[in-house]
Amino acid sequence: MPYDPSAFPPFAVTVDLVVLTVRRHALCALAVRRGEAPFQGRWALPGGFVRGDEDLAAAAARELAEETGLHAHDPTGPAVPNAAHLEQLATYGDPKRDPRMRVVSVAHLALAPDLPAPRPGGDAHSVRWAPVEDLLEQDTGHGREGEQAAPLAFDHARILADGVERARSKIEYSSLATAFCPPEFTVGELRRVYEAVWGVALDPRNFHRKVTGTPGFLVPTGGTTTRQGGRPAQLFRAGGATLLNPPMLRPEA
Amino acid sequence: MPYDPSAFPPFAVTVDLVVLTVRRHALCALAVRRGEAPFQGRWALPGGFVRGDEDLAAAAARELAEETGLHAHDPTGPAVPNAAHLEQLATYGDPKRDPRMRVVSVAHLALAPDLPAPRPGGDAHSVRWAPVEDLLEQDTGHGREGEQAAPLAFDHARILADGVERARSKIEYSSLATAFCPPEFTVGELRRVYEAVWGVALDPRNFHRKVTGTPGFLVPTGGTTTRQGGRPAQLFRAGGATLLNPPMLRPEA
DNA sequence: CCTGTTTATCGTCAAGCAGACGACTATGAT
DNA sequence: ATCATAGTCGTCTGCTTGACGATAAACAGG
Repeated sequence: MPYDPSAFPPFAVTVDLVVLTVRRHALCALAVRRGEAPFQGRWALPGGFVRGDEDLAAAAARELAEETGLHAHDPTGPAVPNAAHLEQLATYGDPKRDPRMRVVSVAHLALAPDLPAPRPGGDAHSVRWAPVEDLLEQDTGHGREGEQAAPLAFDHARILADGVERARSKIEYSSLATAFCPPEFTVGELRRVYEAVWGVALDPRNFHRKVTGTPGFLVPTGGTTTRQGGRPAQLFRAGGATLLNPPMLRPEA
Repeated sequence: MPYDPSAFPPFAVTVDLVVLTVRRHALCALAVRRGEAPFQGRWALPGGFVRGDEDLAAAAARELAEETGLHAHDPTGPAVPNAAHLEQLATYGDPKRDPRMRVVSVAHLALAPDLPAPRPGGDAHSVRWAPVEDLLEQDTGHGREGEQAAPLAFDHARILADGVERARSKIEYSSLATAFCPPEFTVGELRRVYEAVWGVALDPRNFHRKVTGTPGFLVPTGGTTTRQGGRPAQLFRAGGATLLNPPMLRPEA
């Protein structure tokens, strides 16, 4: 193929973000309301154009910071308090996905601990955390009354679904579930993360045995807390291990 | 963020292909020799520009067909004899990855059975199957004498490494290893695929128990073959199951 | 024909892990 | 004091795996 970089169709390249967190026992995603056409007034995933001299990961980290104030967790940089996990998800390039022109979007997945408030970014448009269940339950007819039923703009429902599926499978074999937790957390809080992301109930005793028995997954900090009620629970930090072997098993039912 | 699609930096979007197969007990990738600058004369992954009205997956399938004659396996279409598995791998967009201009490449991963000959496509440039070990062993000083030691063009070594890692992990929990096999194959041939991709030796008896005991993985065709020498082996086709649960375990050593 | 070699296939056994679930502990609420 | 809640430790059973012995069915060479 004659490789002539000056003769190519014009593309716009954007990053879109699937930012997930666990709030009140539910897996939630960040959604922004669109101010302009197309899809004006509809909810969409946060995102924006990649700048001319910017790496894809840098663009995603910039958008994440603009929308949430969160910093991407960078293994080479210093540890920051409000660090979120950020990784590339997939790229969406259907010629008709944006009615205005050819836009290729490199979607990224971010996992963040529950934040005090979904702080709007520098722009004044409205931003909210919405349960992914609500954002994805469209045109199925069994939505709860009063719920907003308008589907997400563009192909963002598909992107969100892919991101959620990535998160669901990735916490099986990695320690990424800790990215949903504050710096110090209890075994029970971690279990509730798994339960919210997978949408299942887990046995507290087997879960405790599993996570405390996996070397490098959790390191005790020595402290305890009673913020969940009941008997005080040990506090842990995320250990250095990133891969869980053997993995956490998701109940099949 | 004011979303103005008419004001965006110009990008070129390409697809690059990591096409893997197993030849003579080694995991091999398709490489093409570059005819023009930059990196003239160096080996690179096959790829090309995405056309203006073309989906990313369609562009990848087109490039695959041009380079190898293979058709992408499409679940919705009819079964074709020489069908390869094709999936999106990741997107690479470092501003300096192509010295000429800003190029974002959506890499795809293809898994193909061993082909009779690495048929050059419509273009006359040279194409070959090369062991990934040779393509990736650069500047480490311990390459075998006489081996081509020039690293792959652009960031293709990184893309190839990512593709190989994807393939290595994906055959753990999916039935994708059958994509490396002809339509009918024996348990031993499938085992040699795992051994080549993982670079380990597997116990034939435990492997046989595992794959024949996983429902939906393999279906016997009734025939037998002695093409591997020794006692005749049963022939199988790939079953409908795509996910292996529990997964194949890769020896840790 | 007999024997060794190669590959396939079946079986056995012990260790490890997961699911089910009983029991006990330490807090706050009534 | 009693109850409710959540955390933590154990036990038992069944399944899966890894190690490995044994047998089967082909071919090659004497």
